[in-house]
Amino acid sequence: MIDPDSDRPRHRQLADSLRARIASGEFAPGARLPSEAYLSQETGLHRTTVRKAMEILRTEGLIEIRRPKGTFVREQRPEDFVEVVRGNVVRARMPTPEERRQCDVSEGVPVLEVERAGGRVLYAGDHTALRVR
Amino acid sequence: MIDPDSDRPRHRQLADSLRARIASGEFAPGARLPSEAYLSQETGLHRTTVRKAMEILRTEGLIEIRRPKGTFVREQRPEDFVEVVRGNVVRARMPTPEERRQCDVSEGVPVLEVERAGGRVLYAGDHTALRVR
DNA sequence: TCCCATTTGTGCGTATGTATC
DNA sequence: GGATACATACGCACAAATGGG
Repeated sequence: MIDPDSDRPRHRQLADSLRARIASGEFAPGARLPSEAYLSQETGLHRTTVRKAMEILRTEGLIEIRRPKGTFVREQRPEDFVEVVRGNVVRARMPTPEERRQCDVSEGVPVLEVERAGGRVLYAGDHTALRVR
Repeated sequence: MIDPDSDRPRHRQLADSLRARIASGEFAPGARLPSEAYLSQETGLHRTTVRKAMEILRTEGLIEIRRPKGTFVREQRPEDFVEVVRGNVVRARMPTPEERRQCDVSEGVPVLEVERAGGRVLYAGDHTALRVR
């Protein structure tokens, strides 16, 4: 599965492989991924290399880490719809750590920033959709 | 600056410090941050610890790494405005690696997904704003 | 209460590769 | 070629949180 001689770094190869297995449904939403130690042994890669692969998937919003329970495929939270109206401006960006706490999103999850007449409001990107009224 | 005895991990403390210095303008957009080796020496932290701090700022979209030139404060690309109309649905999420290439955004940058009658379109989150018509 | 196994988090050590100037 | 600076990847040790016996 992992080719040490490839030009592609091993942690990226592993991330690719896990991403594909998540997409295929082999690891369904809510399922636990194999532990770092297991993956390390299975692949022959160092644990730090495995961790880098996990880090990639985390910043892609695919997985969620619950220490020390394990690493899980992110479940879709039910989607909230928020209405935006004429003149509103919408941007997507990564939140600061403080904004992360405010919106209650985990690391690697973007936010929607809506600029209204009254000011700016942030919405968690992982379970919010804006609908243009 | 860095307190080894703090409960807060050292790489997070360093990330906090650098984030504040970027926000204050000490490191302006386009400016180069001190090298990993320099920060390592200055703070007494191991280089891998410094790298973790950099990684945090990178996933927050604050910095951009140009190897081997150095690490730079991200410049705001000029903003494109895209109009969305009644019935459109907008979401923010992290792109897959392939979508990253399509939208030409670096790692850690979210995308805006607009669902229209004709289908879905992605926009780079780092220089696109949606305006409600 | 306590100990232990599991699992992720932090942090330092060390070596080598790669791209740019 | 050398110096610089980030990238990859191995190693090691211990901390912290959770759960089971």
